[in-house]
Amino acid sequence: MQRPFPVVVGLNAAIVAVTGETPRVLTVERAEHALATARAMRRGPGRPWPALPFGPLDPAGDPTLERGLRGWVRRQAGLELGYVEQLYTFGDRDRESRGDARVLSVAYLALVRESAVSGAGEAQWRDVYSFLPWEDGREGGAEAPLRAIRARLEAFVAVAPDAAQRSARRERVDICFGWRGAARDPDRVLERYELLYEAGLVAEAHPGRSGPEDFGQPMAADHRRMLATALGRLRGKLRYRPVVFELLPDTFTLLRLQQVAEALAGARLHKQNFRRLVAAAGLVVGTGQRESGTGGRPAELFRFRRAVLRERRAPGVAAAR
Amino acid sequence: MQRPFPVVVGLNAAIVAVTGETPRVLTVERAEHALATARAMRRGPGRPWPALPFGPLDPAGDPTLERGLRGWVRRQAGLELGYVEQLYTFGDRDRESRGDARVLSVAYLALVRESAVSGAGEAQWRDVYSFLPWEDGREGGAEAPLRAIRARLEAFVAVAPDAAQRSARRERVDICFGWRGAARDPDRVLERYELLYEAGLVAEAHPGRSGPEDFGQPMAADHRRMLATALGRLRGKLRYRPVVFELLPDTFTLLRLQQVAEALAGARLHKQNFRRLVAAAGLVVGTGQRESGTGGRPAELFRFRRAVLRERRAPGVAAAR
DNA sequence: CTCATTATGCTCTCCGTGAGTATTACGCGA
DNA sequence: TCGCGTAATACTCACGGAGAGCATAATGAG
Repeated sequence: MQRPFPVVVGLNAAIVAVTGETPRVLTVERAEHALATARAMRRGPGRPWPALPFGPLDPAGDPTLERGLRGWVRRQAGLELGYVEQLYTFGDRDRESRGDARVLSVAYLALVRESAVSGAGEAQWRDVYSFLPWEDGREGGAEAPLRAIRARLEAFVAVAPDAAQRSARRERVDICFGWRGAARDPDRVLERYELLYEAGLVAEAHPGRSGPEDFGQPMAADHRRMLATALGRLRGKLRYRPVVFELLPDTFTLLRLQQVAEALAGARLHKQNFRRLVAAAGLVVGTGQRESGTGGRPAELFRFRRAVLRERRAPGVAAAR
Repeated sequence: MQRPFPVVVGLNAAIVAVTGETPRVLTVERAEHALATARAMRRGPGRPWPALPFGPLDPAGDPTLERGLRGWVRRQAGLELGYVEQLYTFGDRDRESRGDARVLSVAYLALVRESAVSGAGEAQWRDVYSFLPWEDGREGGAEAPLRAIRARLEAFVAVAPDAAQRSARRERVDICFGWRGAARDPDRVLERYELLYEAGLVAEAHPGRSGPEDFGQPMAADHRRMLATALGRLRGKLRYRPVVFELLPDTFTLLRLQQVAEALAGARLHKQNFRRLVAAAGLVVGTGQRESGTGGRPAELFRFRRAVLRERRAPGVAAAR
């Protein structure tokens, strides 16, 4: 049975690296592809909104979705992806304004090491938290946006049509952001973004008008939703799979390891406990070599200990707070 | 840019319920749809292999993938789905033997209550562990298959072309199944199935020949892979989201709650600790009512306590062993 | 009335986690 | 060369959750 309405499949990638203490994501300025849409091309006052790199699936050529993804990332950005994980398939009808085809986007999370962050052609590495500023709870950088968000969300609760919906919104707001005594879950990045979207507090939610106060740098189409999905998944996975090491060079100091974990978790971790945890879990082995010139006592260089995969069911790193 | 090669999108569902102490999945005998493939129709000696229910996405009609799924499940099986969660998108080229189109399948996990298990039209509720017998570690039911699997996998390790690949296979086998001192992770259902597939120990891996000893009831196409994905995800989610209650009626005894958790985890849990954990986490509240006629002291009926969503970041149930 | 069966209460021991204090080893500038 | 800033590393301590066991209460069946 031939469909009258064709389906086009896009492969999107949130390609993440950590440089210094900031998590970065690879973005492109222009949507050059067949998948480019009016929305993806949308401009703010000045520049077009950045987009996650994406390319179309070649239904006849690409043997697997993942190999299709790796292929065009290699060709376009000259980047060889290491760790790749499928995130989610986005298929809402109104998410792309193409009248002539249904667009499905399969979003992936990819991790690359800091060393690969340099020449990426026209692509740019941007701070993940410039798109999701409320997610970085390290230096109180999220406090100002969170105060403002709270005020706006209070209003969102207040304008609910009836009491039942009001209390439902209240619950949702509190649980998402951990307000009024609720426990804040750092992994619920997507839920928070979607709440802001529904409350009209991100620019993507009202593409025509410019909102009075929108939070975070917008992205093309629903790419910021994908980025939120990626960050949430990454934070969760950090805890039970040794994915941090995909972002680190072969040898590293414990401080560096902690910095990368903190950058992704968006929170400061207790130093001594972090080290004890990492050591006790057998995640790393010392190399005997030391790093110098950091302005303090030289740190030992460590290396990921693969044998931990045998010993632990869930070898992760972000448990220590 | 119009693709020369059309893409067809299928929506698959692993619809899971727990009756008594067995987890069940809804299966259909025949692939009646446009998506039906030679492989899906494949027969063993007698009947065709059961399949997960699936239906095509209507690219022009269905506003979202999930609503498309709910729609055809309602129409075909007369079943109104409650909890639905996207699992994974399968898109390998060779997974469906259609020469005229590329088939993408978006697989979903859906949970329904025991009460809904009855009239499902031509569909049948089958024991999940009949497809994945090595995953049920409750009454030693998995012991016999696991012994046999172990012997076959030892051979798989031995026939590796060189020493490096041999030790890589050895590592993988040990980690997957928790052998030779490795820690067995109950959530890695998919990894175990895929290992068996690669080792040629499931019928789907060699559709022509009939294997000397294949493990578990096969399913059409790659549906058993989807089921493994579903079970793994469900086991993981049990631990940090209150999904068990999607499978239970409004009120239930603690024994019933534990049985459902055990059925999905495929393991026995310590009774007193389970109850203490559930109580301490504030997951349930007593109703004051009691159940009788069970042949012992009557148990109190409990109800899910929604307020736990505020209080706990990760309210789950399967921590107690 | 007794026994099998199930629910439920209580205890006790580890160990992981959160948090703090103290000590060691560098580079650098006065 | 001495002192100070910076960072790494070593210990200690309290607390709560998880694992395991024993004891007791409330039913129905015979």
